[in-house]
Amino acid sequence: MAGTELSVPSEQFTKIKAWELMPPKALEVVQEEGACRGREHLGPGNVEAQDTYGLLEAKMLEGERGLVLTTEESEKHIVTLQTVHFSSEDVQLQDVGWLTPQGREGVQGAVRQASGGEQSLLWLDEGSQQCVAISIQEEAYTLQELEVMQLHVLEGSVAVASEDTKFVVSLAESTGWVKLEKGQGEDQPSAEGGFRAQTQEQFFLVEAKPGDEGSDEIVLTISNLNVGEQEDRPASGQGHVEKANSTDNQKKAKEAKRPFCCDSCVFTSSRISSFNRHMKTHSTEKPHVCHLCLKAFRTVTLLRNHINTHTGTRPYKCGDCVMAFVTSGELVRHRRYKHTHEKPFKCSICKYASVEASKLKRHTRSHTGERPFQCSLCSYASKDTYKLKRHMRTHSGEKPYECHVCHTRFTQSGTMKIHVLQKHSKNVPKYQCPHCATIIARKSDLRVHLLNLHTYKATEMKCRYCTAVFHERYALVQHQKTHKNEKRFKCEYCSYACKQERHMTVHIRTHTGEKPFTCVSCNKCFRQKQLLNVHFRKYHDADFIPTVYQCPKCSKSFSRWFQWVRNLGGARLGGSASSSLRRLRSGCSGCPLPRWRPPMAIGKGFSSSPCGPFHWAAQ
DNA sequence: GTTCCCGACGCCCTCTGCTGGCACATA
DNA sequence: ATATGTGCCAGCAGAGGGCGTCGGGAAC
Repeated sequence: MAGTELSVPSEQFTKIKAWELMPPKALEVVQEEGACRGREHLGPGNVEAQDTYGLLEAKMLEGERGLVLTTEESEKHIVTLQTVHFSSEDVQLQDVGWLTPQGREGVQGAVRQASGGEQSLLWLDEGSQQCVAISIQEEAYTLQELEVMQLHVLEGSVAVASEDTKFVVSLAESTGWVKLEKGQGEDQPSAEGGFRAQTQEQFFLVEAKPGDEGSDEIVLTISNLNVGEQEDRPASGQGHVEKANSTDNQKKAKEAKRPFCCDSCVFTSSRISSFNRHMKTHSTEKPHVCHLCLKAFRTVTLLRNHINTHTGTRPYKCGDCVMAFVTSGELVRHRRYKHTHEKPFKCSICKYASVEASKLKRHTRSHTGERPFQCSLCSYASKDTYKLKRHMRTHSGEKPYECHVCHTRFTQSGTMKIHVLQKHSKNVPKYQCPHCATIIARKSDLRVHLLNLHTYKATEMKCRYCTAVFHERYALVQHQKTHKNEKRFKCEYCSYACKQERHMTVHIRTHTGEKPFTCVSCNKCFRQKQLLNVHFRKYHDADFIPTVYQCPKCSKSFSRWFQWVRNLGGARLGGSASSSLRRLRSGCSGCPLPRWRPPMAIGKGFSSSPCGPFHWAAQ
């Protein structure tokens, strides 16, 4: 491609000022190339650029993209093309370096949001009638290397991001001027499909000049060389018929079919009626007022639908149920959901199918893992808006669902429903474990029960009392219960056996003669601490009151409970005190008492349940 | 220009399942 | 007194169903 040098009307210049900021990545590039940052100065007559600079400075609060410019050998400068986010009255830009000599007013209605993937886009507005778009693949270039991927003059309001269109920036060594040369390439639909090009290829001149002396800046100037053609363009703010003068015949034919373009969005239409109707969507005017509630609407159709909500008019009634709808489309959808179960939208990965395309789209995120809705307060991101909204309650503490019985509040309706069902309802469903007698209130807890107790485990679980091993925890627990009343501690010297190890320890002392408990007052030794305590209280404690068991019939007193039992009848019947007790408890016919009652102890004594086992409470 | 039809978006709902704190029983 | 096991329970997120509303293409 051949370069073309043209003279440029200075008043058409859009000036880009070198920026002091240098991104680390760009800096690395510069350092690798052995370059140093040059000190350039603002040139004369840059008042216009100064305004732009100030605006940029205000806007460039984030982003660090830099463009390395070389005006002389070994001298490099940074033009920062930073992401500039405009306020709502401006057109929003993302990942876009933006410059305009007109300032804020020049942007409105002309600059468009664009997506260039990895590219940075520079949009320049010229009086809201044309735009220049430059996309830059890398963060830093020398001017010799700078390859501008796109440069389009936009007629109307939309543009295409094209990777094929290339312009090469070359540096005129003698003057430091940069010239953009027209490259080959054609427009193509954008990745988002939102932009259509109606472009007119033009030449631009980019000049890089040193700034004023003492300044760190250089000025990059981009000039439109085809300014005369702007005269015929329609004013912005109104839809207009596009000129189909593209060199692309295919695109020309396509555009010729859709000559009505909205100036405020990407909408195009082949019919003026559709276009006019669309333009109402941008208007705040709502001329159609409901006579019942004075609410205003943009269109007659919206008003009619609204009035139907007052009157309850739902002309489309379902033939299979009582539901009725305002529109036929709602009825069709309802019938698919409830009656025909027709699901035209089928997932290509699984068997899922849905009535609506949006549901399939939502479902697909469960395969892709896409989570477009990011929480602003934590790292959580959800796959749809409702889950994010529901999640936000975890930050706000909001509990919108209240139990109508106990007024407990809940974050989710389902949680409250379970609460009401299980706390305030009769005939609560229970879940019987299929492997044991356990009944569990919640299905999810039954699952936990099955997982913990009835799941086969590869590692062996040993019984703590014997050598048996199990692979299921429930079987192990059941087995260990069989050891519960077992006298598994057996004396190695005699036939004595007991349930508890501590009992065996005491018993062994009868064989070894060991008496580890010594009275501090008389040095007498005992095998058991309890015996020592009894001895100490009886012989060395002045406050000790001995336990006395008194017969309720004859008031006779005994120092030991089995003497009291024998007195009650055991002696008459013969046998040991324990067998006497068994007879008493069973209400033996020979016993004077119909049923066992706990003895009346004076001082420390018994505590017992009338029907349960005996407990020795005096310790 | 109006109306019908359809797709898209958004909202709300239910069902489901996992998690961890808690209370209680038991060892 | 302490540790451990287990069911109960609320919190929370995943997935999907259902419907109201809006905007645009096309027919009328």
